[in-house]
Amino acid sequence: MTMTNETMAAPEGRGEAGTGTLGKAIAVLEAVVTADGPQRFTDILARSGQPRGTLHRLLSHLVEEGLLIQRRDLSYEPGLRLLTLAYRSWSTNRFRDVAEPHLQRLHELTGETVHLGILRETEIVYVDKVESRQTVRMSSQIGKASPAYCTGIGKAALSLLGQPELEHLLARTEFHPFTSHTHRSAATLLAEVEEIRRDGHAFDREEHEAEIRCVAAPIAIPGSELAAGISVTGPAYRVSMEQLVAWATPVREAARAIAEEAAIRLGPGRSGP
Amino acid sequence: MTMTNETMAAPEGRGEAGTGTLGKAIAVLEAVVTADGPQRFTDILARSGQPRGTLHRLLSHLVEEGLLIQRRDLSYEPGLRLLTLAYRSWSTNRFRDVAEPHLQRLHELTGETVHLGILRETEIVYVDKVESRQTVRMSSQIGKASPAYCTGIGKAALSLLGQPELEHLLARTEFHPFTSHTHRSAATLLAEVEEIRRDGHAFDREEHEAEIRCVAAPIAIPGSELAAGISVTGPAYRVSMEQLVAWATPVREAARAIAEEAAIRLGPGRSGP
DNA sequence: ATAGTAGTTCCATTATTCGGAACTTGATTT
DNA sequence: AAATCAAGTTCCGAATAATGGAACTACTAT
Repeated sequence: MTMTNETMAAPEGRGEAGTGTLGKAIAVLEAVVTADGPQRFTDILARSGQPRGTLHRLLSHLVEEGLLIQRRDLSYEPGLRLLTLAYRSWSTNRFRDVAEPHLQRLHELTGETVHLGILRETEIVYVDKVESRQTVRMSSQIGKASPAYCTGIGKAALSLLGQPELEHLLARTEFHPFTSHTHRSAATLLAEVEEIRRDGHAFDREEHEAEIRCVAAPIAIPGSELAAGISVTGPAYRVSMEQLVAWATPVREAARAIAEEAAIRLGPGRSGP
Repeated sequence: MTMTNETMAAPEGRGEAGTGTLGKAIAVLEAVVTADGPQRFTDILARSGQPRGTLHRLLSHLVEEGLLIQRRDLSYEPGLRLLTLAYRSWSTNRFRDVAEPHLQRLHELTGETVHLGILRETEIVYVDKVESRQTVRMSSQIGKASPAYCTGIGKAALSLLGQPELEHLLARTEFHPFTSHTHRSAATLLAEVEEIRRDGHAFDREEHEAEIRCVAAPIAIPGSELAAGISVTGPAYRVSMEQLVAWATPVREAARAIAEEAAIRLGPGRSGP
């Protein structure tokens, strides 16, 4: 259903163009990075909808920049440059740095996994994590993007937006029914956001993954326009809704503490209010 | 010493141009991402050496693409798009996937930290890691780049290159004296690479960081031109050189096993040999 | 008021990109 | 062995987007 479109060879293979030349290049990069394995020229041609000549040039530029690697069988894979750039940007992120000890503390209190996430478009991106046990994949999850409308941090972050912004964003959201508890439309979600605004915290009642629950609280990142949030997540068999309700207060307090500390350490750009 | 250059406003502020338009954009992106904190327009102007008009357009394109974020005080920070792209490229990396259980096994055998790294230009990039204990920063290190000439994996990977390639690469390497054991020039390193080729393993004798040692073995990634390696690392007070020598065999064997399994699972692009 | 600094916009020029079509290269079929 | 097909690469005139010096605006400090 993602690309069963036919006949019309309109420039719609997938990724929406973007800002001129750079936009095209990044769209092609994303097409390769998003795919499962190495992609041959023809695969990318189909996924990106670019004309042959253009695509060929874009790919060779991306390879020259180290953003892609070309294998011996001519197929393309993500290059290492991306990983290095991301590492640098992650390790110098001051907001994450401010939040870290608070996440740690929440983890010690609850014994469950704690996340820090930031809203980007209709998704929330996980930026840090303190795990309950060394779960199989280390470091996994960081950089992962999940839909905002069905995750605790996502809904908490949405509650920070102004109503017009929020509605515009939900209009662009596709409501995929992950579980039987997942919101089916903007209507019910909008009602819940009202509650979240009032309570100062949000729950994920197995909306994204069955058997997984969380409590989250929003954080407005000082100095940016960004909406973020933190959450405590656990498996349903171990963490009851009552337990989550009890944890809501410490989660809210941690969020407030992070916002406060961030306001001081990275807050007012140069001038005051 | 990084930018005390004067008078001549030559296009040399820092990052070397790159491939046309995309190259410039990525160079600017890197300038921001590499910096410590948020960068104001003027800071980037100095670091990138681009003309004002050009830089301004480049930056706004990068912001539109989500690769940079502009704060309220107008300064620029790395955006979240980079993290998401890197996460996708990391989590679908088949070579890492093949190597992972072998790293785990090496960790169980030695009790020390195990790394997987890939050579990129004159640096090795850490792609996976199994830690001895939950060291402060989680997931840290992944995506980090260290000089090849003074790290175990780096030197192991170098030993896979042909002599002309190796020499060309070392010509571009700057030999920074991190510790008293760090190679000071290509000459001594070339001699050591000979040994590494013969032995099949490399040591880091506190060459990058004082009090840190490791044994490493090289892996040629099948299907790519890439040179990689794995290592076991530990603090000098706990891990003697004798201990490292004893671990050399299992490390070499793990490397061989990874190479073999990789050759089957991601090896011959489409045709045979 | 005045000078200075930081960021933004303008626009004629120029260099890049664009993309259809022709051209290799290598495998598969008749 | 010739013919067909598929995949990737190269070409080049036309179109477009990038270029960058200079003028402009908004603040701040003097």
